Amino acid sequence: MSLVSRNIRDYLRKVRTHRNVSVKNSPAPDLMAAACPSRDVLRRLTGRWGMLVLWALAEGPQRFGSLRRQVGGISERMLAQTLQGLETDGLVLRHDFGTVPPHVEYALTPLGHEAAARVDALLGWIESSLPRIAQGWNG
Amino acid sequence: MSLVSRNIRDYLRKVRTHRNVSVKNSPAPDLMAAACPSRDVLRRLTGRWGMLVLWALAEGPQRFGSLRRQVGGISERMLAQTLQGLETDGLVLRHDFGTVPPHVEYALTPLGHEAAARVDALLGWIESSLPRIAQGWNG
DNA sequence: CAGTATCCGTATTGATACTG
DNA sequence: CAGTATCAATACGGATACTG
Repeated sequence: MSLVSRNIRDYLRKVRTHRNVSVKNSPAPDLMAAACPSRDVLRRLTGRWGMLVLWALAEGPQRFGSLRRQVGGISERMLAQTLQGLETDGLVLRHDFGTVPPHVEYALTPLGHEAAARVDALLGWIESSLPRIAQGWNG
Repeated sequence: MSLVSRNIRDYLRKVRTHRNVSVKNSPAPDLMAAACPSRDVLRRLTGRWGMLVLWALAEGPQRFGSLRRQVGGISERMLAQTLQGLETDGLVLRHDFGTVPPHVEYALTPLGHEAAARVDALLGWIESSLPRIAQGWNG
């Protein structure tokens, strides 16, 4: 048993006593409601590829192929689908130069940059915290 | 030895030896690599229910039933499964009081609180930005 | 109360082939 | 280059029944 687990009782008591009473006071966020339209946005954003694509675009506009190479493991099909979803929510702008051969660039909208900032914070945390997270996987 | 464990080992070695080569001035994030174990963490966190459960727990420890009522639309099956996933990554602690009838409480670990802070930022943004996002849905 | 076991339909995804 | 179309495999998730 890990050190954390041994102290679980103490830990739970500490957290409980520090719990503010706002649980009952403040109404449950809309996202907690099963029918909230935010759920759709959440799913398009947090699908298997959404946040990774947004993360990649945070560095600057990119073409389809470049994006596909940067996001490891994504198929053409899923990249196209993911980009369309992000476009639906106004996070990504698609610009077709109309040339032959095709040249299409994807860029974050101002709204997309706002989202990307939050995504950056989360993905960056996961990455930098992986050693600590992985510690629990073996013991 | 599990496949995951082997991946972790490889991953940690790569990190130690600074194997990754950056394309631009900022290095390509490891999460962009298809084989990065962070991808597993990301998927457990950004599954359909992960972030919502984390969000709910951010307010304080809760029992299984309470959690289920707060997160609208989640089934017992998926709540149990989601909580186990979050436990795997050391974000959530499960404490079974061992009583009859059963009394089990779930709480965020310190690591979970760090994650929840990022999740809060993202979900909160989605919620508050929904009006602007929805504007693009019609015109 | 807090789950687990099983069944089964659906959604998501990958592979492959094809197009302008 | 930047996609789309189609099919097949699988992962996901809900409903129901059951347990200590």
